[in-house]
Amino acid sequence: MIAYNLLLEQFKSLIKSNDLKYTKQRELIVKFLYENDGHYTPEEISAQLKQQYHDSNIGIATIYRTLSLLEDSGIVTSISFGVQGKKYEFGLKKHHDHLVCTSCGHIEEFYDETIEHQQHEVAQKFGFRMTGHNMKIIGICKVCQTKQLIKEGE
Amino acid sequence: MIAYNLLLEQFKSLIKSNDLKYTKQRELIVKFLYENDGHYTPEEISAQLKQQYHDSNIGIATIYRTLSLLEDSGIVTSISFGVQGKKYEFGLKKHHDHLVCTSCGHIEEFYDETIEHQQHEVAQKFGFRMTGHNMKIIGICKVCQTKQLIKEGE
DNA sequence: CTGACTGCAAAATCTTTGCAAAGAC
DNA sequence: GTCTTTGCAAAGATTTTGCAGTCAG
Repeated sequence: MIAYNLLLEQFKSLIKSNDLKYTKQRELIVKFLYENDGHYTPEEISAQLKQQYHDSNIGIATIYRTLSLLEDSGIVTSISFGVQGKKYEFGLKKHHDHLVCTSCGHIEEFYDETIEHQQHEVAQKFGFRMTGHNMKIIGICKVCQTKQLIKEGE
Repeated sequence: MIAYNLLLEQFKSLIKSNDLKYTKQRELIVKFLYENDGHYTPEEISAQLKQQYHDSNIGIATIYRTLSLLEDSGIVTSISFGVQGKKYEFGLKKHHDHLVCTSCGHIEEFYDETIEHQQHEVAQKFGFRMTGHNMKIIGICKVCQTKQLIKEGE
């Protein structure tokens, strides 16, 4: 995983090369996603930041604007949940896909070389210039399966 | 592909077994998706139905309620586009995944045995009870690639 | 200084809900 | 007749936008 000071460098040079400004808000959002491994909604990020830095007051619009900026540059990535919005995670780690538990919302990450390879094959077959993909395996996680068994046993 | 009269049977028995009612609106929505191969937003379905049957006046809420009903029963399936909503398609056909063109919005369907198999492997590896998956390959379709080349040549 | 960024609130988008009237069985 | 469904409009939820003030470079 990239070190935080290197990440900051990368972020700053991204900022400079696009005539953007380096602000406290933007840094805090990057930092939060860097330090907190996981998947968060904009609301969650906003709430966490409010809690951690209750002197600074980051508007929700800024969160959205910044996430969008960061996503364009690849620093964060998102998974979509339809009407239930998007969740964001730190993007500068090894590419992976997601297993999503419909019972508890838990998200597990995985990487499968065979699937990755096969996706390229498919894109090629259809003449698509593939720019990305997203894949979610939906199901019930181990923990929730166990819980259900316990409930049934009661 | 299932024949329309068989589909209607299946739909009616679904309706009965859940103490629901068989209505004109519901039939028209099922019929539309059956007859029109493709992927539609609720708005698009609403607009098309208004055009085809301008005597009947199906409210948008009914479209949403019906699609949701139909999705639960597997008669239709959806692909999500984040904030930009969902698109629905007739669901009683061979399972497949999607290639989505970000330039023109065109959706291509594909089925890849290797990927399907590998998804089960992954779920198993993580102890997930897999209930479904969704996968989109994002890219630029053949047609749009050609268009871009032409533009550049101008 | 200048132009980008921010917070706020208002707007926009997509979807759901409440309710009285209409319709299925 | 009873209970579900419908259409309408209003409400919700999430995200975006407009704007005046603030801040980075």
